[in-house]
Amino acid sequence: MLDIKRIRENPESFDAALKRRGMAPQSVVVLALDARHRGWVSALQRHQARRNEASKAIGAAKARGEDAGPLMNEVAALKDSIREAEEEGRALAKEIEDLLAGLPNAPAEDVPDGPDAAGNVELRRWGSPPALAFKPRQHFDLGEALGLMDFEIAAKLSGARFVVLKGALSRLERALAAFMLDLHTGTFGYTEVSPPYLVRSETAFGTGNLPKFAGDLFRTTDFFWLIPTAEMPLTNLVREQILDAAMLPLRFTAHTPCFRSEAGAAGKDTRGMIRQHQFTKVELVSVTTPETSDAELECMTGAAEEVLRRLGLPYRVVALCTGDMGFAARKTYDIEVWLPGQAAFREISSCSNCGDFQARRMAARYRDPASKAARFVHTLNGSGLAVGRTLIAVMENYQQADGSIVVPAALRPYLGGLEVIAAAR
RNA sequence: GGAGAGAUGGCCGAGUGGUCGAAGGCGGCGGUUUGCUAAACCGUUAGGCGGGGUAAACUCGCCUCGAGGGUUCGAAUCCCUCUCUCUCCGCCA
Repeated sequence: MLDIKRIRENPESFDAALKRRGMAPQSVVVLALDARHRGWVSALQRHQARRNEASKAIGAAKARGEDAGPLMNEVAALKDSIREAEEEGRALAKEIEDLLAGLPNAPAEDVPDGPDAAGNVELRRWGSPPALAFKPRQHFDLGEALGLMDFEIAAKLSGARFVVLKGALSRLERALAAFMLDLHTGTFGYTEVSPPYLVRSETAFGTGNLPKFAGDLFRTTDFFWLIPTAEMPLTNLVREQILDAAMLPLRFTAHTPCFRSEAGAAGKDTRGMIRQHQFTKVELVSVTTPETSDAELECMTGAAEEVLRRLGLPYRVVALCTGDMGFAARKTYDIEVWLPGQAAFREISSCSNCGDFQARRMAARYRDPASKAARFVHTLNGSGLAVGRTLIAVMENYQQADGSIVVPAALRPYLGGLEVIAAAR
């Protein structure tokens, strides 16, 4: 949610930010509504001040046993004006709120401009694709050949975009998650959290998924939302609070299932595990002061990268351009892992600084020791990493000519020392 | 599923029609005392919106005691609806 005060003070930069997102200017509309709203509010306050004053006088007069009749009539007459100003003011406030709730965060200044993913800027690469003396296969071919990845039975159970893993692949998935959690909690100062997977609308609003992106989410019959990412519960851990500045930064990590309806992704990545209705992810969330959030984003991205380094998976880091960034983000780095089977880099993590955009929606603040004022915190989130996609990356990068998969050294302790995943017999 | 209780400031917790944005405590902040720390004592301390003022200090008005509506000249306090939380019983991983 953007700050109406800042829009009022600087409508040009508000419109400029929208333009960078490829959207039409809105300041004229917003400010017109705002002016009408403030007109009603000030009228309301005038009437209320008079009512309060007169009511006190009535109390005083009655206490002295005097006649308060004329004053009482005057206050009674004010009621209609008060009611009208309240109704008009509230209607306009809601209109403004609804409008602002649907507008995306303003991009940070150093975010490259661009219409879509083509405008993203590669920042760095790590590692090099494995030298394979054979034509690399895609993960679904490998998995099915191993007899450990079954899309057909998954379709019978649940339909398209689901998978059943078995045996060593299932264990590999669990190992990856445990490895990631251990790294983030042990090395990077994150606190492991086991959050709810069903949340209320207010929670989904807080992170910016509602009201605009309800179509991407699954919902239960009694109106819980299934989390599309642990960002949702983890970020909302600080909602409606005034935090002690000394507690910051707060760093949370969680391994959770994620549920996405992928409503707008018909026809994309229809084969395999790349795009599923359900997958698991180890999420990173930081809550910081405004002064430290930029540095925190670098730190968080570094933590996600470290997972890939330790697994020996080649990747690149990309700065998303204005046209490719998510709704709540002011700056985002995507980490893309190399998939030999596709001969392409594919997104495996997305790390974003949301500034105070989510904090405003959640009413999450901290007490600034210098000014003693309650200020909105900054929130960041990143995948550290998407477990399903990491599993794919391990399979494709560590595949051998016979279709078996070498287990990266870092994971072997989590797999009881297993070195190679071979066909189940 | 059945029965009951409750929602007040950063936290705990008083407050059943007027001077209550709200006692008291905790916590925080400032100070006194102290060789230092602790303790004690004194003072201070809600958020939001809008106006004045130099973006500061300061100051004025309005709103907010879960949300919405009602009664009343006047509501934290009375009435209605909703939401949420908790306790007990039942069932259950």
